Amino acid sequence: MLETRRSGCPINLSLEVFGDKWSLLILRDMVFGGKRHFRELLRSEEGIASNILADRLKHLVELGMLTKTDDPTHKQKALYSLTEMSIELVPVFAQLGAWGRKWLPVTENLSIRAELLEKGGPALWERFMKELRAEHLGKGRPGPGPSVRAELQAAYERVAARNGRRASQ
Amino acid sequence: MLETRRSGCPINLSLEVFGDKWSLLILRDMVFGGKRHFRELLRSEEGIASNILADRLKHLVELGMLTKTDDPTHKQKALYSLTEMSIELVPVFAQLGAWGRKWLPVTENLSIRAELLEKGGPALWERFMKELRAEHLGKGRPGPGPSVRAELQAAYERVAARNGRRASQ
DNA sequence: CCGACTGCTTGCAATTCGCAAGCAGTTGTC
DNA sequence: GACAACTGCTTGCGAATTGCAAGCAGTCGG
Repeated sequence: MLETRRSGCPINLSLEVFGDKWSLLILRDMVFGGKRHFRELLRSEEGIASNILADRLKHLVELGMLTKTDDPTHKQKALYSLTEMSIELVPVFAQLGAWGRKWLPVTENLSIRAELLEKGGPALWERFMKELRAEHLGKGRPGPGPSVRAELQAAYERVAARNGRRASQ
Repeated sequence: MLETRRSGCPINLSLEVFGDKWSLLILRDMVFGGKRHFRELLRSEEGIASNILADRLKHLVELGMLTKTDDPTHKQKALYSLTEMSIELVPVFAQLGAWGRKWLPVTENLSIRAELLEKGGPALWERFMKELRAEHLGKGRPGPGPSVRAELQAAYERVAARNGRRASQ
């Protein structure tokens, strides 16, 4: 996990940050799943191993993609927060989700969020980012109306119920 | 390189396609560098090893991201072409490049293309994709005026000349 | 006081990576 | 027609990474 800095190309440098099979999934679970604790993240859809999760979290904190603080409600709990750097990945997630939805064998349950994000366009992405800033950085108001994540979650629940919850979370 | 299909989530499935350190760089060199032969791709900015390149090309062909044909001008040359699936990664590249340019220590030489792509917006991306279709799929006309890739390349040349070519290609 | 939960850590085997060298066939040049 | 340069790979091999299972010290709620 040493920083190689193979070249100064933006695509390459981005890949050196999250060009592995797990980092982006962790961020996905934090952004879209609202997960902020180690054990929550451990219960990912894909089943990440605890040593890999610990390693990636450490790495992401070092890179400035996450911050780690004590959870005031529990002396042993660590609270992970997004930073502006990772919040601004929302448009990347949106494009990636749209591409995956079009070309790969996604399940309906797990792609409904990507569909809504795609259809909402940049305006929705901005609303969502604003919410994440309020939640993770304590900056600004989350904006009026129901939260974007709650809407995405509700849509997922509807589809999952209709499909008999063949795929969880 | 076995297909695990850990979950039907579009982000996860996308990562299973190019969630490694090299696949996306190969595609970048084909899309933005116009490279189509093995030995061209071997001379990447980051220095990919020949066995890794061979493995990734094979994998990308199997997944439908590339096609491989004989180059009529040389009996030994293989010609790699983008498919519609990989051409539609252009918006992903654009968002990823924009994010990397903002948050990572990119060099000016290698990020000028990302800057132009970002400023051009979806309209430019569409023009570029149309060109790639004409070039790689033989479908449709490339559209009037100078090619997007030539414009990006020219911008790179200007910056590289001004900077005394401290970083190559 | 006890069982469940907290964020990890440790071993260990299996896979993957990355470097260097090499190889059979093809092409252009003199 | 000899020869060097180039074609897309392949092979070995040591090093790094991954993934699984188990465990651990401290904490919390009942």
